[in-house]
Amino acid sequence: MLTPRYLFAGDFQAFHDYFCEQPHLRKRFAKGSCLWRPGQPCEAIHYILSGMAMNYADHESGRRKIISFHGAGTVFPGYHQTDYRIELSLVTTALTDMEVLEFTIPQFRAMFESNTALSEQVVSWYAMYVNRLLFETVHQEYNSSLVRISNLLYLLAAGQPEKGIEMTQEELSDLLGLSRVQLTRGLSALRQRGIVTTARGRLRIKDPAALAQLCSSETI
Amino acid sequence: MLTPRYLFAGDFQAFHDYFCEQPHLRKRFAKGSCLWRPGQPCEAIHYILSGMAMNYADHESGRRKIISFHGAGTVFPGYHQTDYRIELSLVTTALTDMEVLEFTIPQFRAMFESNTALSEQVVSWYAMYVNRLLFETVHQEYNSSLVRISNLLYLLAAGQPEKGIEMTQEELSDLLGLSRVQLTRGLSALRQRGIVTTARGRLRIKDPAALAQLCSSETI
DNA sequence: CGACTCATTGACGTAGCTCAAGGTATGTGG
DNA sequence: CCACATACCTTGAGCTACGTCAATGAGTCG
Repeated sequence: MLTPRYLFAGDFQAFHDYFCEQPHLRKRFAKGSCLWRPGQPCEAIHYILSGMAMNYADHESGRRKIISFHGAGTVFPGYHQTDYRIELSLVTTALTDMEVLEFTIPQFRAMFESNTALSEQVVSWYAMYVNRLLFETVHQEYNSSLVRISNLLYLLAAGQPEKGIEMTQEELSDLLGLSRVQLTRGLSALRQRGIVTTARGRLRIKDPAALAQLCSSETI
Repeated sequence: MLTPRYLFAGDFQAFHDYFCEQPHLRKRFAKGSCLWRPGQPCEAIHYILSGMAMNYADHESGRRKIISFHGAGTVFPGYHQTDYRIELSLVTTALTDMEVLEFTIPQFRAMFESNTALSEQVVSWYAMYVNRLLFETVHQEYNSSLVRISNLLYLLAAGQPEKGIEMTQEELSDLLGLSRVQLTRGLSALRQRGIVTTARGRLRIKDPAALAQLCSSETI
């Protein structure tokens, strides 16, 4: 039974060699640059060879919503043909230097139509993405901030709590749609219970079992 | 430029005859029945011949979130292979009597893999669904309740304001994730400005231009 | 060492929730 | 056709979770 994910990586790894053989443009993006121009419809699809990108939207109120992270071995954005209004608000920036294979939509269509395994994987990717969005829309929105925070930390730790979570509190709050202050308050509560320790840009989960207790059942 | 939609209908109409020729089970669902058992992973995919279904989730707090409506000529749920935890919370019920063609996942896979136009349409459907979810996650969540209500009414009217919107206020509030009381307050404000009139189970938009003024730019 | 960015905590305001009470259409059985 | 029940809708009062603003501390880097 699959749980939502915020980081997409490796799900197109099986097509690595295939992608390399097909017509494409090899590209690099420097840390901090945008994978496509904000305010423009997205014209290209990237297979990520290395590095990490972040996908988010800035609301006119000044608040930022982070949707997902995309690492090596995945495709972003998802293949599709039509332009949606909301895409103009979305931004994808490189968190690190990146190497990618860039495909035009017609190039990707040719692959999609001739490679059945690829078309199946595109659909699986969409199902995964929908799942992450549904989790937030039908579930997280109705949880208290502490439960939301616990759910997120549990999912980010993803069964490896000893590794710690290397994100700033601002990123965590933007993933959750909470204010930074409210996130700090929640983390303080978790710290007092001995569940996590916090440091600059890093968070360690000391008591995964107690964290799981605070999560809602949809998360575990 | 496409805006989000809450009602899916007709997007697989072009495959009507094709679906009829392929192996399937013809089924009827009585008004009020569930298209699949709540709490069970979904095992079948339906092409809707007639009637209307509603897809929603009930949160443990007692609040209900309506995700979408699905009418004649569309496929629901989207074709996919893997089970996600969140699906167990989702319910799809028939709002009216329904006639459908039911496909098993292997049956649908066979069609998906042999019919390129169909696989393209499946991806388009997913892009549309993602768009509706993104609109809410990255945009509506940060709007005030009045803007959210205005956006929803604008999108539901979908360019035909004279037709009116035939939904109860409870359904509208469940689509928005607002309380029924808060929705009523928002509608009162719109009524006072002469933008809408309300009646039992129906809402008419008297001044579409003024409504559009209240909407956020992502909506129009 | 100075200038960042990141993290923490307190004070205060408010949007939207719950609870509660009442009003108004629609449907049903006598 | 009326009496009654059952939605559905409206409005007020009070509460609270979370947002904003502000001040301060604590790592990190050139």
